[in-house]
Amino acid sequence: MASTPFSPSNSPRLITGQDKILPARPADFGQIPSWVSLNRASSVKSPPTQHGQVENLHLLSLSRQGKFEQVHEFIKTMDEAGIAVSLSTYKSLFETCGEMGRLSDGRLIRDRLRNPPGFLEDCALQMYCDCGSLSDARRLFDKMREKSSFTWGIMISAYAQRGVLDKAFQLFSLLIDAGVGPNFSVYISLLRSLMDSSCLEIGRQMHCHLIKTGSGSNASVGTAICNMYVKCGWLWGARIVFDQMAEKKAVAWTGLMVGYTEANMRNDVLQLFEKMVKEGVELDEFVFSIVLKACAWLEDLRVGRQIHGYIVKLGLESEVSVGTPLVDLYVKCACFESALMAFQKINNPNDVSWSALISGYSQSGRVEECLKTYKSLRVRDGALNPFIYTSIFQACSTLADINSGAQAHADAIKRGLISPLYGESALVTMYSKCGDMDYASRVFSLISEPDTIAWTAIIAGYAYHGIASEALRYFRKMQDSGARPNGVTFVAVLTACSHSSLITEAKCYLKSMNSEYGVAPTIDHFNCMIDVYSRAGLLQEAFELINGMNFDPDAMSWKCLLAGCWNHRNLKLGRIASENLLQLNPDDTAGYILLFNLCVSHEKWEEAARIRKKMMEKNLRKEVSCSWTTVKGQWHRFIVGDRHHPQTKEIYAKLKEIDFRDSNSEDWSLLIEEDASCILPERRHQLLEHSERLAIAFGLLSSPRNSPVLIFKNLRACRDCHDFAKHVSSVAEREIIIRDSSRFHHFKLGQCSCGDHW
DNA sequence: CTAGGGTTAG
Repeated sequence: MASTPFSPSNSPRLITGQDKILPARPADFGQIPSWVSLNRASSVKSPPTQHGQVENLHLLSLSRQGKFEQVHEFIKTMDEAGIAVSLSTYKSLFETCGEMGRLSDGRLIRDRLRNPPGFLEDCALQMYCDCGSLSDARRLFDKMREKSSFTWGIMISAYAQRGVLDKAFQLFSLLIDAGVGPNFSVYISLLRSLMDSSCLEIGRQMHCHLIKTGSGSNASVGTAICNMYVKCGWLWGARIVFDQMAEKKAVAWTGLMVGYTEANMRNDVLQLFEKMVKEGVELDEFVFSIVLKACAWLEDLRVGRQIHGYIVKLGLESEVSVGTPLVDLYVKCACFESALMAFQKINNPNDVSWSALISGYSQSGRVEECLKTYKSLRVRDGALNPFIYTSIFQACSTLADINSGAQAHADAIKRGLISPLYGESALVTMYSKCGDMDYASRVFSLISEPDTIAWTAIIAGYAYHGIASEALRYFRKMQDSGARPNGVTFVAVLTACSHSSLITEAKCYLKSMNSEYGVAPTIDHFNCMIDVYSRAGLLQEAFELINGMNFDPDAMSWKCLLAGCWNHRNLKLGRIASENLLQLNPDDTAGYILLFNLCVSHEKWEEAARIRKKMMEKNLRKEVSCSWTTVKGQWHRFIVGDRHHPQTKEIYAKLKEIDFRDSNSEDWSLLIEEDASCILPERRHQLLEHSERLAIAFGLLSSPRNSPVLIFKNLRACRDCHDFAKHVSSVAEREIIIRDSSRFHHFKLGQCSCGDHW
């Protein structure tokens, strides 16, 4: 960006017609050369400007620029010249001190005043409160002889806003005793300070008092009472107050809808909205934010689109508070094009709007777009917030892009934009999925009070890496901490067991879920258990569990069994699993390919050919197997037999040098893409050029000897390549980490962390 | 000094 003519380091200069002032930049007091008025003030000989307006104005200008030393100095100059600081200037100075939190400057200015009028004393009081010094405020308050209802209101609100309820209500009763009729704003700020269920009793007393004094019938006070009950979790009371309100504006409806949202009653929100429309209440942009939020949660696209139509009619599309939740609605309903269009209609998108868009990109798998948007926002100095960073960490998890991830992490630290728990858990997951459990656990250890989700993230991380001992250690620590595991935690725990073949432990955890932890097992947990048995080769047990459980098996149940059947070469059960899987999900390529492989391995050529033909007829193709790695932030992607890489020669030379002979190759999945006549063992030579091998060879060539080679793969690693990696880790004495579609494998000295149970 | 409400994340 071009430097502006008034960058702070420049000495003051005159504005000439040649200076370009960027139109997009708002007026900035810092750009007004203050010496213009300063020189004038000091050069004026006699008499000064009529009422000292220029001087008073200059004083304000200095204060708005935060130049308080000059403010004090200039006041002195004015004193010497006999020019008075006007009352309205004092008022503005107090306001500015309050906004900027300049407590000591505010004190200095306040101390100049002798017998200020009441309203100005109120301003000083407000200034002390805004600067956060309730002690200064209270001292002044106690000293004040004439206290108006505003005076009381300022002091009481200050206590109430800061949650100092005892002092707030103490003053409130003094106020009543003093016989000063309190104004509504006092009531409202007191009601607003009652934020949770522990305040319900005092809230009821307030309500009672307001009924007695008759103030409860005021629309704003009524709304505040209603919202107080919502915050205290007494929805029923809120509804009664609401129903009895004579005048119900959109605000009141919105407040109650918030209550229904928090009580997970989204359908009631929509019903309330319908009623509102029928009663002809004038709608505003805020009603739509909460209503659209309900639609998004319900993923109700039909109603959502209707409401969108209404919004267009009312011309509210361009409002941030409407456009932003509209973006989220379409994201949640998987209509990304509509989301983007809604975003483009927003007039002045704020950070919330941007975070809705960025999280939309991330949730819909458009991760590259997600990072691009964040980066452009950053260079344009756009408003970033913790939500945006949380989505970015999530996107980097999906991409397994540790470079962008770590950069964003550093950036978020610098800006103080890591959201407690949300951002922190996302970081744990990000580092886990990028293969770095060391960082993941370090981030986790910095979380001051991990909740269920944070604990689950670290447990799942270790589970995913096949480090069951650590996963289970964290699970025990979680219980010591008092956080309660939920269903997702148990998926992580059981996954840890399945990747380390801890059969007895898994059985135990599954059994104790309900009895010890009060978490009802779902089909997901049973699928984990089926996976435990299947990976361990206990295929009969897995099959019996499928038939014996209280759930109807889903596609995942059969897929776990089928994968186990392939790994342990069980054709009989494999056929059953495949058949059931394809019945539930006829387009699942795994259902064909794994059975195909099984048939070939059992030399059932005709059956294999039939499966292949069926797949062709359905136009189903095996996803192209692909592996990648990063070197110095640069991606290197390989497919089978790839010769596009500039270092192809060296890569193939390295493969030859490694000289690994597949003793008993059994992966024929590639054949599925070939002509039927090609189901021939000779095709096995392609194994030598599987994508992960190319990536490993390249990784060995281009990374320092002491660092592990980290490879990512879109599909599960085949057994031959798994053996290959073990071999390399031993002959090259390098640690190799492969993340396939189901987990991490850490290869060291010829062994894999998965213990060959993958 | 004239009040009350909303939208984004693991």
